[in-house]
Amino acid sequence: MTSSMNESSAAPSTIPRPIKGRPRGFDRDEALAQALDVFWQRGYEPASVVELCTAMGINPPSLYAAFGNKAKLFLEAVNFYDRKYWDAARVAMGQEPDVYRGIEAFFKEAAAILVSPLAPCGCLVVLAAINVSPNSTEVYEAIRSMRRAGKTFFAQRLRRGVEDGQLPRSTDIDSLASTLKAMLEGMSIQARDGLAQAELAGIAANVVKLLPAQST
Amino acid sequence: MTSSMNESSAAPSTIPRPIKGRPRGFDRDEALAQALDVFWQRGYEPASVVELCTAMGINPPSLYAAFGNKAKLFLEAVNFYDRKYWDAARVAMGQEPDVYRGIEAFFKEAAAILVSPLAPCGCLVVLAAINVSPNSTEVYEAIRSMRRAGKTFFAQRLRRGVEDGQLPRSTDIDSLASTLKAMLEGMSIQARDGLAQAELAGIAANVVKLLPAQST
DNA sequence: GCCATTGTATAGTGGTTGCTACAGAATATC
DNA sequence: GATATTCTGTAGCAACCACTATACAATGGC
Repeated sequence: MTSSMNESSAAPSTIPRPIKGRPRGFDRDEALAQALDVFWQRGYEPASVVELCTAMGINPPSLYAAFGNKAKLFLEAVNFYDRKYWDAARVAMGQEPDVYRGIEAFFKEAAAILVSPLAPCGCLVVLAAINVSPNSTEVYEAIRSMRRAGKTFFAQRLRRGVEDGQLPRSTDIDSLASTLKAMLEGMSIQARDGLAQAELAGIAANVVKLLPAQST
Repeated sequence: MTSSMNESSAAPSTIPRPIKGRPRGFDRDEALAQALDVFWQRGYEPASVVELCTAMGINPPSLYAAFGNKAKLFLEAVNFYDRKYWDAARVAMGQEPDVYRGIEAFFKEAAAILVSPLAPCGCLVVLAAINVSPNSTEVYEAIRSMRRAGKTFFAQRLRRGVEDGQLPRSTDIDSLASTLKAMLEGMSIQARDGLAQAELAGIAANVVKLLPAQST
C-alpha cells in the first residue's frame, strides 16, 4: 500500500513487450477503463471484485497480478478518470484570459461531464469513496486529497483573476474557492440523482453570480 | 419492506406499556439515537449490525424485533435526524418575511448543523446512502426522495419571495432551487472532509449572491 | 528440447455480512 | 400456579467479501 504506482503510470503503455514470460492476455488500459465504469456506477466498496473481473473480462489472479489489489486498482481508475474527463476542462479554464468566462465555461463543461456517459453518474472523485468501512480509510483519504486539489485549482485561477485586475483585491479567494468547490460537489450529487443535463447546465449558469461584480 | 413504519412514528412513545409479554429492556428512542450516530459516522452500508448493536447496547434479536431490519432502522434514524436537526431551521426560514434574510439565515444555521456534534459530519440525507450495493437500492431511493423534498422546500420559499414582490417575476425558481440545493449538498461534503465551521459559514455567506439582486 | 519466467484458470481460503433458530426469562391474564 | 405472550442472549446460519495456493499454459533464452 505504500509503494509506488509502478507500471503504466510511467510509460505510455505502447511498448511492444520487452519481458520474458507468458504475455498478458488482455489490454491493461482497456481493462482499467472497464473497471472505471464499474467503480463509477457502484462506488468503491459496493463494487465487488467479481463484478470488476466480469466487466474486465479477466479472473481475480490476473487482476491482482496487474493492479496489486482492489484499492490500487480503484486509485488508478480514479486517476485515469480525472485525466480523461477533466484535464481538458481545466486546461481550458487556465487558458481563457477572462476569469468570469473561464469559470463559466468550466462549469458548463462540468455539467456535460457529470451526466456522461454512464447513468447514474456524478463525479467519481466526489462520490465514489464518501462512505467507506474503517479498513478503507486510506482510499477515502487519497480521494479527499484529490478533492482538496480541486479547491486549490479554483483558488489559483481566482488569484490570477485578482492579479489581472479582473477581480477586486478584497476578494476572499479561499472562501470563494471553497464555494465553487461546493457547487461542483453539489452538482455531482444531483447528477447522481438523475437530474437532466439541461437542468444541471442551469445550475452551472448560476455559478458566475458567486463571483464579485465585474469592475469593467 | 413494503409495510408501514409502525410503532413510534405515530405515538410520542411515552405510553406506559399496554402490552402483555415481557417488557422491552431498553429505551427504543434512545437506542434509535445511538444508531443514528453510527449511521452518521459510517454511512448506511459500512455501519454493521454488530456495531449498531454495540452502540445501542442490545443484541441483534432485540434490534430486529424493535425495528424490523437494518434498512428500516436506518430510515427511521434518518427521519429522526431530519426532524431533530433541520425542523427548526426550516421553520425559521418560513417565518422570516424577507426571503434574502431567510435563506441567509438558513444556510448560516446549516453550517452549524453540518459540523455538530460528530466528526466527521455532513448531512445524513446527503451522504449516508450515496454508494450502495444493488440490494440496497430501496434505501437509496428513499433517501433520494428526501433530497428531492429539500429542493421543493427551497422552491416554495422562493415562490413566496416572488409573490411578495421581493424577487423579480423573471426568477427561474426551479433552477435557483436546484442551485441552492447543490450548495447545501456541497457543504455537506466539505463538512465531511473536515472543513471548520468558520470556513463553512464563509461558504454559506456567499449563497445569497445567487439570488437575483434586491429590487428595494 | 530444456529451463526460467510470467500469466491464467480453477477452486478454494478465512473472515465478515445481515439475519435468525432456539431456549430461557419476564410479564399479563386467568 | 398455569398459560399465553413477548423479549433477550447464545450461538450459528448461508451468502458474500477480498484475496490466493496451486497447477498449468505460453513465452524468451539457451
